[in-house]
Order: sequence, then C-alpha cells, then structure tokens
Amino acid sequence: MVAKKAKASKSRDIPSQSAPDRVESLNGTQDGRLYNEILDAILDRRLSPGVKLKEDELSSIFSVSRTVVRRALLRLSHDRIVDIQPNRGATIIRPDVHKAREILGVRRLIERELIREATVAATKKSLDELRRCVDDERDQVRRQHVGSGLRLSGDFHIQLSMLSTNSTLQSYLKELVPQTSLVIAMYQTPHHTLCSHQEHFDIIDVIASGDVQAAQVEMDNHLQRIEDKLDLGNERSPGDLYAAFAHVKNTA
Amino acid sequence: MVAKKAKASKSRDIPSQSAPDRVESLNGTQDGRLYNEILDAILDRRLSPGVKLKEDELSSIFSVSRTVVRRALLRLSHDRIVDIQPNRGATIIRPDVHKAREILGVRRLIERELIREATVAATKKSLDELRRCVDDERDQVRRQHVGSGLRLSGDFHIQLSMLSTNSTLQSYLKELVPQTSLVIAMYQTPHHTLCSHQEHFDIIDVIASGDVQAAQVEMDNHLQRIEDKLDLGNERSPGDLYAAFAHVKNTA
DNA sequence: AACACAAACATTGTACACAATACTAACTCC
DNA sequence: GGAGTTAGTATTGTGTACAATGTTTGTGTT
Repeated sequence: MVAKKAKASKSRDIPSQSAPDRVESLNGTQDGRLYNEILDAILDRRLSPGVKLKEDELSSIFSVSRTVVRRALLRLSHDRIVDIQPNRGATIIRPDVHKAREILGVRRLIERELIREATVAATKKSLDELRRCVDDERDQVRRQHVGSGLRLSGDFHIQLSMLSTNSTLQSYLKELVPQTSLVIAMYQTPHHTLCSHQEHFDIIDVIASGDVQAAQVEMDNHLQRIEDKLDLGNERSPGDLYAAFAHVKNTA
Repeated sequence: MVAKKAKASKSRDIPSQSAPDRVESLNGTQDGRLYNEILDAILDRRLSPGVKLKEDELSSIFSVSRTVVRRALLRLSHDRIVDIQPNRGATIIRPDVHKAREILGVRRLIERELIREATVAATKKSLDELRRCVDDERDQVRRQHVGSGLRLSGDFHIQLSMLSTNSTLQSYLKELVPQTSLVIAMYQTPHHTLCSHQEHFDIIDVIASGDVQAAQVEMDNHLQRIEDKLDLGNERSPGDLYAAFAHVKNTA
C-alpha cells in the first residue's frame, strides 16, 4: 500500500469550481465532476476492480465534502460500477466469469438493436463525422499511453449509438461500456488490441451500405471478438486509489 | 389543489424504524423505504406523471430528514422515474409519445431475451409456483380496488424474469415496469384491462411447452397488445402529492 | 395596462457535527 | 497457544444549519 498523501483541505476559497462538465446534463451540480472523474479513471484503467472507495479519501483527494462524494458513489452504484454495502462502504465491482459473459451478452443484444436504428437513421454527413472521430482517436492513441486506447474505443460505441434516437438503450450502453472496461481489466490477455480501429471503420462502412442485417452481424462479431480475446481464467488483483488520482491537484 | 395536511414532525422518538424492507438488498438503509414507497405509489397509480416531489414535503410526510429524501430521489432519477433539474427539484417524468413507444419497444427487446432464457431454465416446479402467483394476483385484484391490478401485473413480468439468471436484464426490467406504469397513466383508455391474467397463464403454458420461439412471440404479442390499447393522443393531468400518501401515518 | 426591475420568499446544494455500525487489536480465559 | 470477548478505532449513516439558486410578488416607470 502506498502511504496516504492527502490529509484534508479546509481551504475552500474558490467554491466556483462548478465547471459545466462535459456530459450528463441530468443532475450535474458538483458531484458530476467526481462522477466523471471516477468513470474516466475506470475507462483509462487507472482504477481496477476491487478497489475500495473510502468517502474520506475521495473527499480529501478532490477537496469536496463527503456529501458530494456520497452522491457520486450512489450514482456509480446504480450504474453497477461500484458496489455499496450498507455500512461497509463502496468498492469497484469485480465481475466474475458469469457476470463478464452476461455484460458482453447484453451489450450484443443492446448494440444489435442500436446499430439497427443507427443504420436506418444514418446520413452521409453523420457517418463522415463518425469516421473523423475514429481517425482522431487513432491519432490520440499513437501519441498517448496505451491505457487510453480502451477509453476511446468505448467512446466510438457511444458515438455510434447517438445516431439512434433511443435514449433508453443509449443510457444502458453508457453503463455497459465502463462495466466492459472492468471486465477487460480483470481478464485481459497480454496482447490488448481489444477494439481495433480497423474494425470500427468496417462497421461504419457496413452501415453506409444500408444493409441492416449485415451491420448487425458485423457488430455482433466485433463484440464476440472482444469476448474471445479475454482469458476467463486469470484474474488481476486490485490497484491503488491514490495512484489513480495522482494528477488531481490537491489544494491542501 | 388540496390544502397541505402535514406540517413538520420534529418528534423522532423511534429512530429504529429500519425495517428490513422487502426488496433491493443493494444499499437499502433508510432511504430504501421511501424509494419503495414512491415506487409503489406509482405502480398503484396514486402518483401521476408530472407531480412535483418537493424534498421538504416528502421529509415531513414520511418523518425523515431531507438527507434521506435526497438519496431516494437520486435513485429514482437514475431509474428514470423522476427527473431532477439542478436547482429546480424533482418531478415525476411525463413520457411523451415518442418516449412511450420507446419504453414499450425496449421492453419487447428485453423481455424477448428474458423469456428465452426463462424458457430454457424453467422447471415444472418453478412454473407451478409462477402459476400460483398469478392465481393469487387474480384473487387480490377481485378483492381490492382497481388500481392494484396494474401493479400486480407488473409483478408477474418481474417474477417471470427471475427464472433467468441475467441480473442485468432483470434490473433493466425493474426500471421499465414503473416507467410503463407512468406511460399507462398518461395514455390509458377507459377500459383498463391492460394486462389480462389469462394472457399471463397463456405465456406460462407456452414456456412449459419448451418452444422458445413460440414463447418469444407470445410475449411480444402480449406487450404489443398493451401498446395497442393506449390512446397516444389524450394525456392526463398531474395529480396531488398528499392524496397519494394519505395512508402514511404522520407522527407530527 | 404592460414591461422591467427588485426585494421577499421558497427550494435546493453543501458542509459539518454527531450517531450508529463495522473493523481491529489487545486481552483474558481455557 | 488458540478461541472468544471486549475495548478502541475507523468508517459510514443521518440530521441540521447555512449558502446558493430559483421563483414569485410587488412596485414603479413608460
């Protein structure tokens, strides 16, 4: 265990920290930042399955009160990203093999329908835009560390779902993507080219062809390949909380 | 508008109110009661779409602090049962026509898969048990007021989903059932025999036959019939908060 | 009368204090 | 030495005060 770096930050000079954040217009007041920050950490693989999320630690790391931390954790628990036990606190879920297959299976079900709706609604313009996104992602991955690859890969699936107007399925997918990230964190194999950009381009091309059935099959295979690359026998061990948020400037 | 009945209850003599509640082992401390109570009110049609849920009102009605109310509302907002706007409070959602169709559509998608898994996993014993549940429901409906019919009908779908081991889809359905209740509340037609018990028995029989395809078709038709019975032109107006919780003993 | 502005009110957001519960470790007794 | 017990510590649960924001009402001006 790494020694605790943060102590407590009673200096609350600038409470106007409420940047508009980038997503989740739903109820984002201040906990939205923390919520997104933890989600990002999971997508970037800085937070591993099984990590205990203590309220005091998070509140001192992010210089917010426990009230805010609490809200963020509650939201994450409803996303099935963390598991809250009544008087025992919150930990990041550790999906077992059954759960791992379930998550991928539900993704296939959901994304099969989403890509159906997306194919029907897609325009040349929207597809070109999507292609540009994948391009940008590829460039970013080349430049940055390997961890971000997975994160951006998940972004593609969410971007794609935006072509549909089904907000219910979109929200399900937004929960499933970080869950998938945790599954991958637990069962990844050495070669972590899990979600290749080429396959994403292929998916876009199939959508462009307008063949709904083919698009569904393409997506299904894509997700199946991800599952196939996992090693459902070897589990990785939990990581450290403070290492995950080392980049957060502590105002103590 | 009905005059406000509750004022405030500062007498908190028995804080050991923490009955184990009946469901949601997830994080049920004290807010679980409120969460279930509001959910029940929606399923029983005592709470209508569009009702504003003020924190102070709920806290005085149920004799709990705003902290607890807040937690319950946050959970409901994640279930897409209530809509929380940053500094404007929470209201029960009023699904528009597009949203209504979407909810029913997603239910078809989810329940088609759930009934597939249920059919595979079903045993004679589990089906008999399910039949007994529907029997009990039918008796209860005969005895009680009409409002509870819908509530128990939703219970059948959830009970049925329990035959599957897919907890992800089960949780989706648990959110969709109250949402459906709100859809029905908004677009119901005079004859509210929405979810007939006979159809439920038919579904069980098809599952018993082991024919997965037939079971899926049966469920799909069942849900389609519900949608067909709705009048997607006429909307009902919001109801009253205090009337919904008149049965709650106020300790003021 | 209609609009603009401002003050009073209502409601939600956040922090913190204390209570309740779980965890840890030291101690006793067998 | 080991298991059970009990104090002490750590962590979460809840209530409440105050701050920030939204809403409404009232007033004055055009």
